[in-house]
Amino acid sequence: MYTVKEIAKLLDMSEHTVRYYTDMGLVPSLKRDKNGNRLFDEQSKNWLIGIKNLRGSGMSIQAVKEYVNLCLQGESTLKIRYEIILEQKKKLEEQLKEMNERYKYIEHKVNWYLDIMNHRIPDNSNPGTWSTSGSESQVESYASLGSVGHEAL
Amino acid sequence: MYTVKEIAKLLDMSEHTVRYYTDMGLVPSLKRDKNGNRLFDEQSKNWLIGIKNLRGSGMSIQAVKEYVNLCLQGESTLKIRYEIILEQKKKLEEQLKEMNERYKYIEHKVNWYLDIMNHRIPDNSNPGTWSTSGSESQVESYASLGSVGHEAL
DNA sequence: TACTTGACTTAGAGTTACTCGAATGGAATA
DNA sequence: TATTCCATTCGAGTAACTCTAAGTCAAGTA
Repeated sequence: MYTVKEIAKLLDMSEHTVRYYTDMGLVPSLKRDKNGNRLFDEQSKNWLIGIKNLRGSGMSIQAVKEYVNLCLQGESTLKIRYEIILEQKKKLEEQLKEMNERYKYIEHKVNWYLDIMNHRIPDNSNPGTWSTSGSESQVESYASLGSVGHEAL
Repeated sequence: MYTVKEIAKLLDMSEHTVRYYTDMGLVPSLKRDKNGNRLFDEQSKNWLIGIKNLRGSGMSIQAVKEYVNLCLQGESTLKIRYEIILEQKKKLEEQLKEMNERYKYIEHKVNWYLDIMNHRIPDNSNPGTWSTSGSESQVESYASLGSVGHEAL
């Protein structure tokens, strides 16, 4: 049995959020002690883990709640729940793809700064080199080196 | 030169968001036509791409704004900007790690549903098998198959 | 020429998911 | 008993959209 504080620390989320989720009815197995304090057993912990993962993959609170309710309705909802999870998997794959794009962008930036600070490539690093969507180094070289002035930006 | 609608489509963001970002002053190079309509040139497009990537890696609007302002101040701010970007890279790496965890969780779920629906493993799939933090299949087998009843959840 | 359509504008309200703070109250310790 | 420590609820605040209303402007059509 965990208190709010303990479960929050264990699952690395804020106590506020834990209370919020329980208040939203996302943890059907939640228990209380005689003073009304929330108590999480293994089941409640597992619900919270699931909620955290579904939220983190982009599901809204409302959607999570609906999923939880489907779970409580038993095996008649298996197929629809499977489809929900499958859909979520697809979204997650999409997000991972975007994340990787972002990572490449940031990596590119880091290298750009390193080059500049080492006095290599002091300005025009051939505009249009960044991926398919145009180079931000074009902007950067302009913005950061101020060769033209702020008005023209 | 792109209109709001065009740039929004091109960068896959809502027109609302594009306007919101420009209103927040995140695109210093923004132009307007004689009627006050926003016009995005390559520079503005590149700013937007940068903003999108920084936001997507967890930077707040305010933080992005501060970064943009640092850019406009020229090369005297190179070092601090480099540190900001480096910090953002670290955050992204953290996010990617979490994403992968989530993906494993969802994959596990998908397989769990497939197993159940194929009438393999109809109920107790050995509680405690999910990663280090306990098995949600424990909850699921309980919740979805309703062998005990909803009250006990 | 008048009318309609459509894309754009601003201002402001609404939404989601937290996030915080104040007021309250039981339980353990000095 | 007083203080401290948790935990509680409730309501307000915040960030980042998201949407709606009301209005402007230019182009196309009857």
